[in-house]
Amino acid sequence: MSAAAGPRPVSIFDVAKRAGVSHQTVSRVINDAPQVAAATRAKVKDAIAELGYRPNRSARALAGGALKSVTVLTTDTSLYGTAETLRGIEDAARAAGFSVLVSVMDPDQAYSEADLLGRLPHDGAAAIVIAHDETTVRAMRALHERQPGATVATCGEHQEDRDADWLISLDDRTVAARATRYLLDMGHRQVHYLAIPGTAGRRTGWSDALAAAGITAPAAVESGWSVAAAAEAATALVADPAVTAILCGNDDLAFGVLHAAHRAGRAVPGDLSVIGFDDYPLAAYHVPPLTTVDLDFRGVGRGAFERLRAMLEGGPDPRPSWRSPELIVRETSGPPRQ
Amino acid sequence: MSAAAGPRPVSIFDVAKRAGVSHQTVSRVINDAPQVAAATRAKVKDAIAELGYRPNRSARALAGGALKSVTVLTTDTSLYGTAETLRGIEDAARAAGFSVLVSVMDPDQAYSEADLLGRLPHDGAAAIVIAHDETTVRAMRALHERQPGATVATCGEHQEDRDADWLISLDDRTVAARATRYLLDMGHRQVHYLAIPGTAGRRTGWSDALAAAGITAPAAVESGWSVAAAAEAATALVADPAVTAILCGNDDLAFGVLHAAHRAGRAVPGDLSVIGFDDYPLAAYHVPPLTTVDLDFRGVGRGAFERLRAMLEGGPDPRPSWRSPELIVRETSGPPRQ
DNA sequence: GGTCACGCCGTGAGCGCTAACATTTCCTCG
DNA sequence: CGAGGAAATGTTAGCGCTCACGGCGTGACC
Repeated sequence: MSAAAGPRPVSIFDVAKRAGVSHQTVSRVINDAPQVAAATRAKVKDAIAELGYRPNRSARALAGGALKSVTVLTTDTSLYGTAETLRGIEDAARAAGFSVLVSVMDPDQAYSEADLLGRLPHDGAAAIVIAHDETTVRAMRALHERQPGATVATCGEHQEDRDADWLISLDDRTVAARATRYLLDMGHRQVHYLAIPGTAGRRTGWSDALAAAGITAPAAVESGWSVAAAAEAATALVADPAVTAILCGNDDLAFGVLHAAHRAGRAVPGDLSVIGFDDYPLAAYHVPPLTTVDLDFRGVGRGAFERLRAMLEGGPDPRPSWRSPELIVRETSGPPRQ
Repeated sequence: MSAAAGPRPVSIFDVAKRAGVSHQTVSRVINDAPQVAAATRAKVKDAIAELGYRPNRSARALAGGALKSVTVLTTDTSLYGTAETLRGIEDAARAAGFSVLVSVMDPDQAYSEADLLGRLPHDGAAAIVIAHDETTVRAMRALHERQPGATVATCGEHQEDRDADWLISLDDRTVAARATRYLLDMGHRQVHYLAIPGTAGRRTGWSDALAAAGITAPAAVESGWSVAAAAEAATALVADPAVTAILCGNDDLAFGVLHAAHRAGRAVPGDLSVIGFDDYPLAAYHVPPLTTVDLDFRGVGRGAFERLRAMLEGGPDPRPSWRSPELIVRETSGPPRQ
């Protein structure tokens, strides 16, 4: 929407008149169509430059041209994982000439299908859902059901969809099991889990590993997303001298636990081993540096976009190009003291 | 773009036929126009629901309806300040029924005006620039020059634009001076500054305060945006026993300094006081908790959107509704030891 | 009973662009 | 040198919607 005044923006016809050609020729030039004589092309380009013409995306979309836009649906763009995934999508989208629409949903609201679809610019529009919680997982499902071809979701947490070709996800389950196993191998008798809301993969990996070692998993401790919530949720756990190892749903929670442990006077990693998830940039520089899991969110965002694009344009399915999750052992984990 | 197959999406005409009215009446219903009989309205709404009709935004935009979209231009959506500002814009935009387009720019690239404008969906489109570095500041200027009415920029760093009505910004200069003054009042003889690239306000506030106290400011130490870069950039500073207080361009840098100080065996705040900027959620839970400055990015994002909307719709200029920057003293700052 | 007003609804045009087809131009070759 | 054909350009229609009108019916009022 143009503000207040300003003359009508220049259209393809203005350019055509200026260059002395038909509007269709101008269209061909701006779309790099082959069949245009070099001299004509130059004339048109000059006219475009002189007039400061810029194509109108709405008109283009309407006329049936390749729309080239993706809508990203998610709940919280300021969470590290989400922000990085978004970044990956944006990078890839920009490189491919797509524009990115971001639509943020309220994690506490139940959306109807209409609400969801209303967020897309038109029926059948391409979308990517960054799904970390119930709301987004539901959205991902609904969207996929409604428009099977044009939807891709990232980091979905539900096992049953894991292998679906429209879902891109990091295998946090296996690496959670690995992290748990690592703690067990260090000599810990039990590993506790501080859970972020709604992430099944990590939780399952943790209990799998415990089960494989013949250990009955304790109840996971539920936390909110924030550092504050984690510090709060972990106070009891941290105060219990029998607890020697805590796996956390992400690095924020790990920082919260570290904080709580410090308050409770428990030494890390002497009294307590703490492992996070996500490898925030800060993790390596925390005092002490945090043992965590590297998760290539940006790569997965790129991957999601590439997959979407392949679906859209019918190209071959691109090969996954992101790093596998990996445990990074730093200084908040070690053998139990005794 | 619709994927592969699928029948033509349902249009306003399909709904009209189904409801036995004209397309224009349908248009009136979906736009909540007043002059429609209740019975007709109900019929149309039923038809819409049965057919699963959803208006096409491109067509709407093209036909001259209120477009209701904002493009946000910025460099790095995963930086805390940027992410929060974006979040604020999104919240406000969603509430007003606007959709949000995000366009990420490369901080190391010089963009031509054409490049910049090409990121907007059409000529004269509304845009907000989140400007933290040179690239975005330049973009903000260029955009404002080209379409004075429809551009608002957030957190611009250049003094001369500070009072422009199209620029929303937090007064980090004054609070930087306050933080510096606070350190001086604690007894520090000198305050050093570790700078993020391109932020004039904080740097100026710092040197102002020093000058006001009759102290010659040392050269600011330049750092990159990352914790790693900060830790690296601060090594010499931290190793110098004469340095007792460091003000940092943001919390990431402060964490880097803290890390470097720890490595160098200097106690905080005993040997060294460190102050950050931004008040990351983590700052309060760091060990020790970080003294920093609360900056209401989310509020400023909201404010930027409201201002833009007022410009667009000609409403009254909304009153600023964000918190003023405030120094939050925690445990990384105190009097020098001796 | 005619006029006017008003509430409700329909018709036509056109936003800026692209797809499909029609037409012209120009070169090639027998 | 004229036919044939490809290359280059023009013409027309229409995407889905909104805007500006115009038309029709009902009721009020003189």
